[in-house]
Amino acid sequence: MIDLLVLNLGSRDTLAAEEIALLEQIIKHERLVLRGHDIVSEGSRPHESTLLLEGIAARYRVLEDGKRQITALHVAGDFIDLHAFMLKTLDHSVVALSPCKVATAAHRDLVSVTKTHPHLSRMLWLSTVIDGAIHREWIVAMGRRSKKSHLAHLICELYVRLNVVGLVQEAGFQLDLSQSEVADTLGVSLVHLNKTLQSLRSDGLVRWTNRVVTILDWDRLVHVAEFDDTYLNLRREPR
Amino acid sequence: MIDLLVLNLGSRDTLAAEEIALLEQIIKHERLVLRGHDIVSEGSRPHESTLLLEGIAARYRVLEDGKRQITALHVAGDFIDLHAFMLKTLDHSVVALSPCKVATAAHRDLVSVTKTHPHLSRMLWLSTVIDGAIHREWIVAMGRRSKKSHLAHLICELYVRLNVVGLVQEAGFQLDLSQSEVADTLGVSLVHLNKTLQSLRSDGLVRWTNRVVTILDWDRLVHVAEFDDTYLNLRREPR
DNA sequence: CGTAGGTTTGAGGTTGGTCAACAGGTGTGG
DNA sequence: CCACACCTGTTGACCAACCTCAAACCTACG
Repeated sequence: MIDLLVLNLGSRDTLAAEEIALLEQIIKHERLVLRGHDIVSEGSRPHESTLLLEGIAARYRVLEDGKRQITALHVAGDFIDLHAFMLKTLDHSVVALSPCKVATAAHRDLVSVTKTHPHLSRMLWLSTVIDGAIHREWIVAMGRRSKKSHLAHLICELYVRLNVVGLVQEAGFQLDLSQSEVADTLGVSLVHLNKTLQSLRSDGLVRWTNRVVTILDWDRLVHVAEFDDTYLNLRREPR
Repeated sequence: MIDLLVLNLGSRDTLAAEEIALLEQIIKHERLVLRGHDIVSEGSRPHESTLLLEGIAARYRVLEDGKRQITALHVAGDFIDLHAFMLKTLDHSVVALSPCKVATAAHRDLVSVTKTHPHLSRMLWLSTVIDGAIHREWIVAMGRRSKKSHLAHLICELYVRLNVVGLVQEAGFQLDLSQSEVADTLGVSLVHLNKTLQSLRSDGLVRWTNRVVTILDWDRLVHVAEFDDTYLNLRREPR
């Protein structure tokens, strides 16, 4: 069940068999969430953290005027609200963008992990800290990149993150986001997102149809995006 | 020396005397960094994490075309690169925006904290996770707020954060940022930032001269910013 | 066959960027 | 003491990026 989480953490440091067994043990209550439904809700005070087993989900906030901003995308193998283990109150909702299979780890159990398994705790800590690194990269993209470069950057990031958990075939991957959802991710209007995407397409960089993204020219895409995957911390080293 | 860190963490949960003593013990090598100098540098692999004792600092990235984006502001009492304890390689530089007094905690010592003091580790974990919450709030602001609202939001946030560590007098605080640095924080041009600031001033919301910010009408400022301090997690509760 | 969700396109307006100039304050060297 | 450079803040003119509104089109599905 937790194979993708193991791939995820395991690509940053080696996990001991015992640590994997422990994770296996505390992650329970598998359930399905339909597309469009919230997996967790802003303002709630959950007593467990949710792991995404399958599908893609978005953390978002809706402002008073109805505008929505997506602050994070989570793919299979990501803990989507592990930080709530420390924060107690959720500051954003997370919605399923595709049908999602999820499971949870009780905060009580996570506390005992911190007491008995320091290395595993650090790995969990690491995963929240990588989320932070991704946030910073998004801030840079939102503030100082052109929309075209920003979109290219997002595609590069998703390609790499999905590749870690084995969800890339050849140069393509399934991406269950409507253009409107991508627009809410980049913080632009739907109309402008569409035109930006057309521009990437007409440059021959990507194909993006029927929710399948194919990268046609990785090198040029990386160049347009000024993409550097350092922030994803994909080196296996002692943490 | 670590009084402000104690105020910072202590406003989220009660710290035991022993935990404070331990922090006191592992945080060493106080030094001064001049305004404009990097405290830590992108790409480096430090063996210690840096605590900001006095002053204000900015995490930033410079893109190929020379544009700079500030991804985080750190005030006295903040650990500025505690996440590097897990990430190993720094993904951004941090520059002193005022003369800064800093000290460091060796990663070796932090590892042993995770082995012997689970609650204190969770508090440190918490502090990295609050950084993440702030990042998310900034993403929302960059993506979906007007620049005026974004600037108002930044002022509200800094007011609250500085208040935690006792650096607010009446409704005012010292803020050693040039307008150009604020512009790099919001991701706008200097010219536009200046006009946005004028607009807040002429609305009678803030006074901002000589690097001193005074809030003239907190309620209206909060309203313009749609500010809600939940994400700063200022409730003292068991974590 | 009608409806709903998603994509695409165009027109026109607003926000925010760039360039350029000037003002005020500060520190330095002559 | 003055002249000068330099840094920061301020303002105006002009232009590009991006938004909103609106409509058309496409596909899937009951």
